[in-house]
Amino acid sequence: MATHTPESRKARGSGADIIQVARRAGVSPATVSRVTNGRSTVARHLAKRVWQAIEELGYTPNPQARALVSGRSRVLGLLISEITNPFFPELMQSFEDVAGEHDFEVMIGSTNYNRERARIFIRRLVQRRVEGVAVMTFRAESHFLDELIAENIPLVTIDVSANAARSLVLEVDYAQGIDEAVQHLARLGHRRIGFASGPMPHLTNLRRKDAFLRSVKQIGLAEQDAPLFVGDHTFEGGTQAALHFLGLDPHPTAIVCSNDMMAVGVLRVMAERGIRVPQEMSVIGFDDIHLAEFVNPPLTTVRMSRQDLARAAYKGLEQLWTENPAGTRGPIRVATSLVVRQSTDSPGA
Amino acid sequence: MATHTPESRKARGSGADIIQVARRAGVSPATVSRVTNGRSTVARHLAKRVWQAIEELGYTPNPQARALVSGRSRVLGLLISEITNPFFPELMQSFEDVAGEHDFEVMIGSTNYNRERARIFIRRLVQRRVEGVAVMTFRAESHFLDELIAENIPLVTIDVSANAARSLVLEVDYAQGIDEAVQHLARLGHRRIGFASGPMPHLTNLRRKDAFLRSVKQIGLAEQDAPLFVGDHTFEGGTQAALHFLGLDPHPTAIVCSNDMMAVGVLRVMAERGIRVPQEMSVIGFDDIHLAEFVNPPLTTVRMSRQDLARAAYKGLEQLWTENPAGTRGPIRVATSLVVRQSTDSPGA
DNA sequence: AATATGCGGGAAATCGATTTCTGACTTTTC
DNA sequence: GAAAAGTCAGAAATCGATTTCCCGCATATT
Repeated sequence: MATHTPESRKARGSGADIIQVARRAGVSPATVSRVTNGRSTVARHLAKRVWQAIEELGYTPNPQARALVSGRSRVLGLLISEITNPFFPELMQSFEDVAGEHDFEVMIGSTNYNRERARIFIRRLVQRRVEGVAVMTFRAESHFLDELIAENIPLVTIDVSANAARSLVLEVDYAQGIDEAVQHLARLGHRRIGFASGPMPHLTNLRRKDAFLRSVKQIGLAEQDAPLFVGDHTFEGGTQAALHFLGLDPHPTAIVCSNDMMAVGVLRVMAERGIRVPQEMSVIGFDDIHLAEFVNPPLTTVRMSRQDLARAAYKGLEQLWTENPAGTRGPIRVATSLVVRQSTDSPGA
Repeated sequence: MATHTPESRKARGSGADIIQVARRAGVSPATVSRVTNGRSTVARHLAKRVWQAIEELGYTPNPQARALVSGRSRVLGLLISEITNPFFPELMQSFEDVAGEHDFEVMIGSTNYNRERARIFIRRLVQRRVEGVAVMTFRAESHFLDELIAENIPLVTIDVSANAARSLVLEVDYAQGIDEAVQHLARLGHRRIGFASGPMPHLTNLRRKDAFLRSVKQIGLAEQDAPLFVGDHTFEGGTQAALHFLGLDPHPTAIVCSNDMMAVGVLRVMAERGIRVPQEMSVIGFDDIHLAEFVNPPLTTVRMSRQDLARAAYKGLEQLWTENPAGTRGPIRVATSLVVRQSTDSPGA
């Protein structure tokens, strides 16, 4: 319950307003506005005087006033699952960069898989009048979004549709990267490959798993040579998966994981058991988080570019704004691709 | 250069304004404002009618209008060094949580040690009229901040003073945690302890190093038994430090690092050389990033609580707002403490 | 040459709140 | 019981932009 002193209002620095600029340039405020927004044309010599006055006074338009009259806050929302998964901070930064290029600010909220946190954050988004929200949570809990939908706020999601008029789904091409991963393993000579999946209600995990199954079939593996384990996308989930696969007889010579954190868990178990990676066991992750480079050995993984994802999300919002009715509302695709590091090699190398 | 359709303005959902609320409650807008802000007293039965109208219409005050007239944007800035260091996302979330409790939004920018990025971000902060900025960069480049200082925006920094009227320094008590770390090692029997420092122009690293030197002196180590290496706070810096210390004869039996990323680099070198941690080499980090739990072995490290730091930063801004002239402008301290995991043991255990 | 058209720029309305001013009414005070 | 003081709520000013409306002047049209 902080309260400011009333003086704080006028204590601000240079803060020139549009009227002062207009006076200095010898024009009306309307003309200054026309110049800064470049909508309507203004005579050369007047525009020049206006720019000069702006320069001299260090004027920047008050965004609150601007937002008030235009009805556009120039603020976007970004919803992520958990800040401790390094994938998200990187995505966050990319999204802020794209948004910033277009003069938007971003409100960021991480749900931490906590319903109440999400609710509170979404309430804040609505109150701040955001112009659009990128829901980057890989989770199907669209009832989270009901309040946003009710307010008719444009919504971009991953994999799973928000089922609302002003919304749009980004389609991540998991198959592409996972195909590369499986073929990479096949080329190295692996004939028994485990897949450590994330939790199944997530549509994204279903997609990743299906892509894996299709790939192994394509290289001619029998079903029992491509065992699955369903974990929970965390480090611990990875350790459980590793223990499960090691318990099989014969056990797989390679493990593909549904995300990097699980892969790191797998690496840990191997290290504890004295099983050398990649000589005795190959491991592949998914996401290419920063950490993937720093574990031992550096992780071969499927990269989903955060820049691409962030740009795609922004582009999606743009499409929703222009509301292109007949428009090119084609799906927006995000590519994935394999990054080979040192956690994969031929079995028994 | 996105442009919206003009329709987007009225396309918004329920959006009731204060006049509609006033009408419905049969009072004037001024009274509604008085009720929502609770400044002045309003007769019981009127207030009740107002709240009911607010409820029924789903009214939330337009923050832009509110900001415009009050001169307060209710937005704060948070400047961090690099988003890929997991310490910062966690700090970020904590700061957003504290800010959110007080109805502030947070604009986040990471410099990535890039002057131009920082400049652009700070420009955005000024343009958005933030009411205060937390500079959590551990870096002494205060000329970054000149624009903020010129605008007289309240500033909270870590370790290094911004040298401005409306600013305040958080003092992290490095000595406390590092003392614990060194004494922990001494108790385990280590008599030769290396310190891998971060780059020296950073005041924070100077502080950490000094704390280390004081601690080892206190447990009675000679100078040559507490060798230093100056790296750069990254994974690679850690690998360099490790190689340096291993090259000494005799080499230290324990390495204390100025941050966790360096410690992870040290662990990597040990793993590659087949030197077992903690049996043959003890390693201690600093920060307690999320990752510290997941490396092999889990890292003993000095924890600086992000919650504490975030709360301290917010509290600092609060102090600057109230501008307590004679006030309790005492330093705001942030504690550190040792978290013992599995990367430390007796030498030769 | 007379009228129609276009265009640039100023005056004023507007966005949605907060806050100051003011007047009606109630409560205290001597 | 009359004057002074205190409450409470409405009317109106205000914040700082954008945008609509309109007028005057220059150019195009017949």
